[in-house]
Amino acid sequence: MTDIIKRLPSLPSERALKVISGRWKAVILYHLFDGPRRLSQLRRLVPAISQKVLIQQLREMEEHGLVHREIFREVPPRVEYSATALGQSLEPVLLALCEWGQRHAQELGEFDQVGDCIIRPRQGA
Amino acid sequence: MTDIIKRLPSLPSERALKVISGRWKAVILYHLFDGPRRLSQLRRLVPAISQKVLIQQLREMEEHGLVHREIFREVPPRVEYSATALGQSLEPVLLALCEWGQRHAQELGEFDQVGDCIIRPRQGA
DNA sequence: TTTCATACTGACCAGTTGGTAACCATGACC
DNA sequence: GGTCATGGTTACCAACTGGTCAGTATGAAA
Repeated sequence: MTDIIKRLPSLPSERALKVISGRWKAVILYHLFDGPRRLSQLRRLVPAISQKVLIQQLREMEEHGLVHREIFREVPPRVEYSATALGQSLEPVLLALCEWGQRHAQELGEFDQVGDCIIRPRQGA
Repeated sequence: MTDIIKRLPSLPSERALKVISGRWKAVILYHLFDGPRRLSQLRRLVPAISQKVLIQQLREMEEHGLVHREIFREVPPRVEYSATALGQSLEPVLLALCEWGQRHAQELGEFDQVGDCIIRPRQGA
């Protein structure tokens, strides 16, 4: 069970969907786009997600080359997660998805039920 | 159980992902982008998918406003599935996903394992 | 020695998804 | 009455996903 990487779909669009899909991946990525984050920070930023699942999602993204994991041997231990260049390159794709999601909500008369696309937390406010 | 529509995620990007994700939705949509298709045609175009799942995916997309289903009361019966305007509006999004999927494959040294993005079947050839 | 923070891991479980295989209804045609 | 094509449905099942909850390891600090 060392290689958890299951062959990704050969159709590029399906491959992309497989890599991006995951209950919390978009949210986590949005936070990582803003800079490296520790596990404990992410837990605070996304309180709804359990620790196990958070790590699960991060590890999958690491496997798929979207996220870099760096361990600092301090005490208490520090682990930083950051978006790789490949991960960063997902930002416009996620934006496209977000905009389409808004259009979709609009055309189904549920526009009030969705948020906006700029959910990247600003450092200051 | 009349309304099968389960509330979609309120985060637009997740909403989009939920609507697009589905083992065969991208493939089916690509075929529908080219024009209306009968169920039997789609079965022939995507032989790997079983009839039950094909209908399942089509119905979900119908619910989500991506696909229109029209019944012609002939004998034998004819049913045509076509992409709605909302469905058509997914084309650039799927293209973005496809291009990113290729980049992803490339950076992971698996470029030979993915196809290209122009999988829309041409009428002629 | 107990406690604390950090970052995990493992057992277990329920819901969703995709899949197979079989069956149903209609009406033409022989 | 069979047979065919079309466009379904149904029962059943296995795998995957996300979820809870409890446990582990390290080393400093009290």
